[in-house]
Amino acid sequence: MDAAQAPRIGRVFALIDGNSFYCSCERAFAPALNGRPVIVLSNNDGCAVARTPEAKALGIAMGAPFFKIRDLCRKNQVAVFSSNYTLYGDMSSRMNEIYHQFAPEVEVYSIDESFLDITGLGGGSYVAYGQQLRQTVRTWTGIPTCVGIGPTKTLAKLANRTAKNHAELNGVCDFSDLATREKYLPATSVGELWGIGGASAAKLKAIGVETVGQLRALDPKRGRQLLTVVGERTIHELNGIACLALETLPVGRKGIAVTRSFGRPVTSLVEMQQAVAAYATRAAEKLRRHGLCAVQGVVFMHTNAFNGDKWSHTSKAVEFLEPTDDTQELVAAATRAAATAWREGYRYAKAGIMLTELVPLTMAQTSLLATIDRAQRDRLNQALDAINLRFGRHTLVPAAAGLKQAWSTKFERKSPCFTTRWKELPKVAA
DNA sequence: TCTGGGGTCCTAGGACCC
DNA sequence: TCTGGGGTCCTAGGACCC
Repeated sequence: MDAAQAPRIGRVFALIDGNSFYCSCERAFAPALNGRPVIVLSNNDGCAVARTPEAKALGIAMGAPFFKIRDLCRKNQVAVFSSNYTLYGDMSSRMNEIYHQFAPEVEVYSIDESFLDITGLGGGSYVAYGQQLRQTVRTWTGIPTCVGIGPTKTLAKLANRTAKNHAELNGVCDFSDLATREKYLPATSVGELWGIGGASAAKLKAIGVETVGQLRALDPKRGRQLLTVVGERTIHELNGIACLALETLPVGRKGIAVTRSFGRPVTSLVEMQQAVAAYATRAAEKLRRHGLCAVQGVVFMHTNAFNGDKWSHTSKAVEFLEPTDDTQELVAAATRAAATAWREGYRYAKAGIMLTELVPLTMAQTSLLATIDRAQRDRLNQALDAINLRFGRHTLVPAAAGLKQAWSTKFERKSPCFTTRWKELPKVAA
């Protein structure tokens, strides 16, 4: 481990996250939904990916396919939304702005979770500080949160989970406090731990380790044998030895993927090429936003794995003579690859492009054989990005992506972009 | 006939996360 | 009829090199 990355000792971390985050974003602009069950669906309105406690109480599982719970939702007046990532992303950045007022260092871990270094803050009571943070977020954004506190990130994460599961904690749990830790931690089941999924929990159970208290007492070397270095680190972190540092700098992306299910089966190559062109367009935007170029990737397509359709999964690699972030070049390569991977006579349900080898723009080597005028392409792409930023993502699109896009992913229950589009600002009557 | 040892790189697959 | 998308990290094993 690098000295620069080595965790500093004696830190206190807080993990704050939004409760049923996507649902809470929807409720923030529809207060009538408070107290009512709400769920948010995945892309293509496929399955439930966020549920309020009222929805969980109805038995709606994480990942439940919507068509299987549609009747249940109707009977119980569940408010059902398509994903509105523009809204959730904007709410997320508002929350992180608040976190920066409460802590000098913030790691944005996911769209709804951030780690804060709160060492020495709060004037002696971390619980009070956590409550103050929650109240501020609630007042300024409308999003309810929970806060977990601990001397390692694993303990902070577990404290956060504990705060969610025990109403008497009122949303804040501090595992830097030994009494609190010993009250809640030992009996917690290992499956609740960050980094312990179903497979690892089964391996632990096989050697008689089912609770966090038991895992904590396991020899770290044994943990490594069983669960690789991840298991070893978890044991150390449970014992208060920090192995994971706060990661406040953006890390270099290793890959960029744009993959989507279709709103209805695609059975013609023309439509498949349109879809892949649209995904390549989006991938090029992502590359430019991160200052990266692609060297190679893969285009894939497959049929529905669930419904008994004839199965086909094909892919075709794409390679570039020199690293590129150019929309036209990516679209051309992707549509060519799609034609190669295409098999006639199948009902395709999904396709995508994955760029697997990336280099920073500044390190991109140019080829002597290249025939493209880079400077001209760069100006064109900059203009494209500027126009789409100002007037909305799909204002200017490559013709290859098609204009009708009858295959496009379903979002039939999407709420407005309340905070990011002038036309969709919420209206208030007084 | 006897046939070493140590290193790197790459890839596929598993597991996990939100 | 209808079942998401986008990531990361780790390990084992093979290819290859000297």
